[in-house]
Amino acid sequence: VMILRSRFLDARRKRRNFSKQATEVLNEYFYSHLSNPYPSEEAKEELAKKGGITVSQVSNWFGNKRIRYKKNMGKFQEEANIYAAKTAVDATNVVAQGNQANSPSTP
Amino acid sequence: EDKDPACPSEPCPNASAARTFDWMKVKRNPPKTAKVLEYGLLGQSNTIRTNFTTKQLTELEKEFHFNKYLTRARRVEIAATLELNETQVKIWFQNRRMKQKKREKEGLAPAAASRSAK
DNA sequence: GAACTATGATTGATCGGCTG
DNA sequence: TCAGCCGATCAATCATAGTT
Repeated sequence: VMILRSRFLDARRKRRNFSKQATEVLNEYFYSHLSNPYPSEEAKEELAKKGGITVSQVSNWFGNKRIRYKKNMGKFQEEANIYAAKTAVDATNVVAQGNQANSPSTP
Repeated sequence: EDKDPACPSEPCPNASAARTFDWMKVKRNPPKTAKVLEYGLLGQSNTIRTNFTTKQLTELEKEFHFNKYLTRARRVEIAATLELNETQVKIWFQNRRMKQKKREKEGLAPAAASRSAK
C-alpha cells in the first residue's frame, strides 16, 4: 500500500512550453470570452491552426486555464487586463441572437 | 484609458474586469468511490481519486485489447478479480475507448508541422 | 545548483444528452 | 423507465521547464 507511485513508464511526458504566438492566441480567446471560455470544436481547430498546436493541446490549455483561473482569480487580474484591452467583443451574456452582419468595434 | 472604477470591497456584480461568471462557480460532486470500508473511520469521505495499481491497469489493458466493450458478465468477473467496483471497470473502459479514439485521431494528421526552422 | 513556481499532459470520475 | 455510451469537462496530480 505504500507508494507504488509507479507513474514511471511515462517517458512520453516530455513537455515543451508553447510558443509565444500560441499562448497569445489562446489567451486572447480566453479573455475575450471570459463569460464563457468554452470554444466549440470549430473554434478549437481555428485556435490550433493559429497557434501551431493540436486541437487536443488547445483543449488541455483551456481545461487547465479555466481551473487555474477560478482557483485563483486574483493572480490573473493583471493578465486579464492586458488581454481585455486587446479584444473586447464579449458582453455580459454570451451572444448569439441572430445578428451576424456587422461587428461593432472591430477593425 | 480608464476602465472601470474597480470595486474596492464587496461582490460588486458589475465590474468589467474581474467578474465572477457561472462557469467559475461550477463544483463537481465528490467521487462516490468513497468507501467507508470495514473500519468506521468515516468522517471525511475519501473523496480521493482511486489510484489503480499497475497490476489492475495491466489486466484492464489486456482485456481491452480483447474486447473494446464489456458484457455485464465479463465486467462482474473483472471487477471481482481486480477488486474494483463494476462502475470503476465500466468507467475505465469508457475512458479507455475515448483515449483510443483520441490517439487514432492525432496519430493520423501530423501533416505539415514546421514552425520556424531553428 | 537547490528551492519554488508556471505549465502541459494524464486520468479517475462527473455532467448532460442521446439511445436502445 | 433506465442503464450504458459518448463527448466534454473537472480536478487532482505528475513531471518538466522556467524563475528566483
